[in-house]
Amino acid sequence: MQKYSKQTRLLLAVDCIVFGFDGEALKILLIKRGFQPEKGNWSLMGGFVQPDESLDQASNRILKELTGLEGVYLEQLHTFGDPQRDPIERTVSVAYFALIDINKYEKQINDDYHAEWFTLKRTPKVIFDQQEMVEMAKKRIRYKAAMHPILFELLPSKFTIPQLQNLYENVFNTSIDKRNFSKRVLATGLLIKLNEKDKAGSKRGAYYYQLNMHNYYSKFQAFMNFIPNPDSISAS
Amino acid sequence: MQKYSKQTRLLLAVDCIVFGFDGEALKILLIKRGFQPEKGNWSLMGGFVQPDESLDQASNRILKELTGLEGVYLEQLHTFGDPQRDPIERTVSVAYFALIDINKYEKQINDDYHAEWFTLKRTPKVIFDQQEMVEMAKKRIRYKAAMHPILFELLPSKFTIPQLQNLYENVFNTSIDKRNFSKRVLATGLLIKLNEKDKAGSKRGAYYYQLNMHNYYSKFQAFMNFIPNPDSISAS
DNA sequence: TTTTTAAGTGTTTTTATAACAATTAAATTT
DNA sequence: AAATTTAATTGTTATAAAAACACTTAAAAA
Repeated sequence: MQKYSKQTRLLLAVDCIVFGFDGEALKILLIKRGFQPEKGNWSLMGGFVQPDESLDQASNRILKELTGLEGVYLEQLHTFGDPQRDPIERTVSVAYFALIDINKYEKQINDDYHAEWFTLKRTPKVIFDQQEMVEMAKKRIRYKAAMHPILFELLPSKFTIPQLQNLYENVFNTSIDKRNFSKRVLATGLLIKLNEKDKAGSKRGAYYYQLNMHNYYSKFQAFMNFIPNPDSISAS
Repeated sequence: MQKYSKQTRLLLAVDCIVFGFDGEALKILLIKRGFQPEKGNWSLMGGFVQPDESLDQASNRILKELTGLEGVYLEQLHTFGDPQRDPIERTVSVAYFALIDINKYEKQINDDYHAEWFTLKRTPKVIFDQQEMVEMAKKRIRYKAAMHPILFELLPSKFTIPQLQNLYENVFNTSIDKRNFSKRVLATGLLIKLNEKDKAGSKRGAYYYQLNMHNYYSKFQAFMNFIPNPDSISAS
């Protein structure tokens, strides 16, 4: 037996929702689609899965081709398979989401590709069923961040506690008491204090911290769950 | 433009991990595969996605065709796309997991199809990468059940609190104080006490409860998280 | 009538979370 | 040089949730 005869084959694509945080708001990265249909319209990073690559390989390749990003946090989100989702031909799409340090990659992205960051509240229309993918990714990132330390992926390797708090407040659309926040985040043992200050945010300056990578991996599974009144934490 | 020319098409399948609970242990349902390759070996419920159906439709259809089950809890788990996962031809598989009331469907399954229940600790070898799917499904069910009331799907519509506790203790491989358990589970407002007892488990008998479906949906997103020392709660 | 078995229930202790305000470092202004 | 401004840093108290703990009760069986 060589093939499963009588079965219909179809196209398989990968779409990536790329999240970044600029200190002000959570953003996603969109590109202008380069081919028909919907050529020139805003789209997630996407492309077809090639015969010799796995889904993870495909998503990493596409992310690199379209943004120059490599080695970033990338996680499979959900697979979208409505028969009518692509008007040209049936295409099932495996959606991934990525979390990146927006500062590290911004220049590279803008120079080499026609990509742009949009705040989640002011996202333009995206093609096909991609709005649904974005909504699901937003839910997933909140859901996961409530228990796992994934949001550090959005910050530079050196960051301050006020920056971290600001990120959490943004993602969960809430405000957190800073005394309680720093107590809890320091209690995880995940942060190493550096003898260096970030002077950009204030006159006094705030100490930089970096992740204790050993504790990071060992504590990844159960980090903390300390969001008082989340806008919504819901399952994907 | 009619088609995406130059792209390779591939086969898309769906595999379902079906969980059941018999009061003793958590079990999964396997069938003897009916076609080559691996014909006659134990397999998850699987089949190819047809041209006119969505992934959810495909998984529901396959579950019904192979087990007679309909209208059960079914959730997309993860998509597996290693190029070599099927030796005959590249086939990407979207895995789903289902939670069913084992008593309700047992007879039907055994009579009509060659399906069999296996405890998670004594599962036979399954084909391809299905062991990986099962492992991921086990993790996911624990992860989700720690915060959402999905385990009720594994019980009959009338159940006792000792039965419920037994289920939680099984899924999380831990033991829970029965006073604390009943306090917390009753405090959710999800249970309605019936004027009827289950006499099977003890001389005294235990009161039956049923789900308050109104509260069930409204409380689904944040149920409780009360597993003292879970064997492991980890993200998929 | 006694025994056996599991169901059902309350209180105390401990821990975690939430609420709350004063002090400090460092630049800027006067 | 002193005063002002701004955000960072830090600790205690109050409240709520979780954990620990043991006796009573219903009903069948002996």
